[in-house]
Amino acid sequence: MLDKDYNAAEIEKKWQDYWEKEHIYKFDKNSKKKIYVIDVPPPYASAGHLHVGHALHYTQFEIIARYKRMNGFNVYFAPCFDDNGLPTEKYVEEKLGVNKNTVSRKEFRKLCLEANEEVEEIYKNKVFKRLGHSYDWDLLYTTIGKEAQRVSQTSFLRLIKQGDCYRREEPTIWCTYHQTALAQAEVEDIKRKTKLNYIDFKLEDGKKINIATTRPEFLAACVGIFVNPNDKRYSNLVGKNAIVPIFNQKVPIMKDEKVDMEFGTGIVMICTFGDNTDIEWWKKHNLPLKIILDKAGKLNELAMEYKGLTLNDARERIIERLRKEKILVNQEDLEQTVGGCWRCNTPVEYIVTKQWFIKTIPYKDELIKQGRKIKWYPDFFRVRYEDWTKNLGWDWCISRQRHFGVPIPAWYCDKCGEIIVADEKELPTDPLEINKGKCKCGGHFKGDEDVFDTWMTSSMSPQISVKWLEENKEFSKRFPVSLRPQAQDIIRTWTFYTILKSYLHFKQVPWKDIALGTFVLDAKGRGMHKSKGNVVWADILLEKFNVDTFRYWVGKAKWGSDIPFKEEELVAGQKFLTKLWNASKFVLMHLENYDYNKPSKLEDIDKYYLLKLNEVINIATENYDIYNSSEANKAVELFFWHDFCDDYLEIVKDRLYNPDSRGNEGKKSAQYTLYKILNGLLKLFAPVVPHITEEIYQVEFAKKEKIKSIHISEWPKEEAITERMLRERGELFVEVMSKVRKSKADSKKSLKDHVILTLEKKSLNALGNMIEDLKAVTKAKEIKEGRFKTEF
RNA sequence: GGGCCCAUGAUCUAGUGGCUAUGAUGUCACCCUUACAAGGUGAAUGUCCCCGGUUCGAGUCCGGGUGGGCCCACCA
Repeated sequence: MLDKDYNAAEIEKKWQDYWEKEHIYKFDKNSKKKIYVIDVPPPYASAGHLHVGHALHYTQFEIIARYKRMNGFNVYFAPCFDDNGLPTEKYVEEKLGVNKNTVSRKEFRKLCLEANEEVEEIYKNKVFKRLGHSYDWDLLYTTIGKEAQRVSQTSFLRLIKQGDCYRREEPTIWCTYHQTALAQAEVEDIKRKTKLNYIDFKLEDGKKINIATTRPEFLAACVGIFVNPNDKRYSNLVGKNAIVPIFNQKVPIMKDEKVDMEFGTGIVMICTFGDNTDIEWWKKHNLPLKIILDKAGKLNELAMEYKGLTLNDARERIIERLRKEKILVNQEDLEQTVGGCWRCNTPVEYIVTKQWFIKTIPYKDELIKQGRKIKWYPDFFRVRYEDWTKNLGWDWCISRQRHFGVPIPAWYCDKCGEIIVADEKELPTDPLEINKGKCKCGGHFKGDEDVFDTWMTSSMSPQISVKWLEENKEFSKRFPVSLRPQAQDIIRTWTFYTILKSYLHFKQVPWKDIALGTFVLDAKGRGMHKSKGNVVWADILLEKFNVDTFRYWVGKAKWGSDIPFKEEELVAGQKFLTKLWNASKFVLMHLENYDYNKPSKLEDIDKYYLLKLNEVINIATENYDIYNSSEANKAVELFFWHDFCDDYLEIVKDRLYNPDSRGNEGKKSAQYTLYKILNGLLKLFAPVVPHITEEIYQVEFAKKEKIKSIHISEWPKEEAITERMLRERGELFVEVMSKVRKSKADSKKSLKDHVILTLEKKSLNALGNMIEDLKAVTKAKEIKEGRFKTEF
């Protein structure tokens, strides 16, 4: 028997402990079942709270894991943490007040590792276990863990071998705050207001031309001037030289189609490097290099008297001087969008440094083809992937000038620059800890001080997760993996890089399916941001609502689209749990003396509800199979609440409470049907609300099915129901029942009040042996033949 | 500037060419019916954003707008 009331906290704890103790979610290496692997997004564990959006998304695919497990798959569901990279560094720097310039890489890494361990333990217990997630914790990996490092470094070595990875001195996107190179994907837009400055340049013959620029601080780095070849105003200028104000270097005037004649004066100066176009023209027209910026974003000696100033300070001082000398002839306000570091919003600069790159540009077309081999849910997100891939302008810069990350296993001769890399057998390795001795030129090999871009590791998450190198014999059984669930905002990074790596290493797609999760907005439909103060934290929410209530809300969220968060909507989940509890209590009460044998004859109305159960099983299964969990759940719930509780339970009450009036077979038929339907419903609900369904299942069904947990029981299957015109007759039954209820409501009668019911002959014939149940549920004293009518 | 998504009663939502548009929340009326009043039975509330087109038939398809959201590019 179930307790009178549903005690969520106690039940959650009880079953979470049980699942862990009994290893319910363990991946079975020796099983013959088909394997289903989920490529779980490694969460950053460094934040103190869990954003409700994350809690939703992680639960969303956890529901899929449960569905697949019940559906006969051997589910490989490895938890993970992304503890490698800038967020951890930032966390440690802020929390402990150290930074990468004041402590050594080794010490710093140690602090990071310690911080990780602490936070991950909290996360594991307070977030994932609390949410009732069904990971196999023995499969845990972290992106800074040994195996992840080994995979990441192995990938690097193999890509060098096959010619897809190279080191080159290149202008690189640079964050002057973090003092590291960035990938194109790490740059985000910043909108800002700035001034467009109209500056006079002298020509050699003493004439003047006027150039508009937003970045006069780069005058010292000016190496050329461009006009549009179709611009008649300036055709006479091409081939001449101009003299840069203040710094007096002579630069050539050239032509290029890309110059916008409408913008400013139609004359552009190019500097090394103020922006992307500068780099393009510098390469295309073979211009000299004048570097005036150091890694911290300060000007160097080429900027002469402005040496040591930041770009902003230099701009002010230079403008001041230009204005004084009347070289600055005009200033206009300008709305501008510039690239900024995605972590700190500092506008990015371009600096020439030696960096490692992985080739992407030559593979653009192939990567689009690979993307089409994957099933996208919803499909339109593939377009976003393809657009990004098409528009890529750079190879992927994978080195970062940071401390905490996977070290780059390479050494460079301090004399001749010779590069050597590690042997695969040595991995994982930290080149700063290994002495590679002398170069043949006599110089010494020095280990690379940089680390990999965090995506270098994350892009191998499917391979790390299924233990590519550790359990290589199993690899082909597990890879390509089944599903990548992820957020839509990292298609250009995580999705793209993972497809790239999988293609470069295996000439395969990394997953069969990719599904984009739900994004949570605030109640007004705006994104949740700490800075806006509208973030809802999951752990705080879980203090107010129990876990199954929260999960019920998650179960209603549609993959790939946004939902506004409204706390009132969680109340629906509470009501649902109460309803499920009470309905189950009722059913179990009436199963007490049930002998579990199928009765010799089932009542037709019982068959009708079994038929409806079949239908709902099919709808749920079909929808779950295409990651449409919200539709699956809505269908199941509608059947449960409306058909099962409101109608069917009312219909069978008479047979259950008064078996003698209709013969005991009628009661047995009802008991059989109740058992079937409730067991089916519990399983259909189990992925979403695992705790309450487990409790009810254990009280009644587990012992009968001899299964340890509902979560490893079999997903319900359709069972053959044969009866002529069953659906039509059942629908007619429900229709008549509703009409009687309406007439009682209209007459302000109670549902228990008796009625004399008149039905047309056609209906009476069709209902046949359902009449007795109709009579009982409508409390009809008698049912007569004639035009439809109710009398009290 | 380009691309993608969305627009359905007060609110959220189903609906991918066919009978009177789905469900939930909220509102109102009635009902303490032996699982549940955190319940039940009913009711009211919709120019399905606008304009045009295709069609026997459009919430659904096409074109054009308007409004919201997201992604990308970009202006020296």
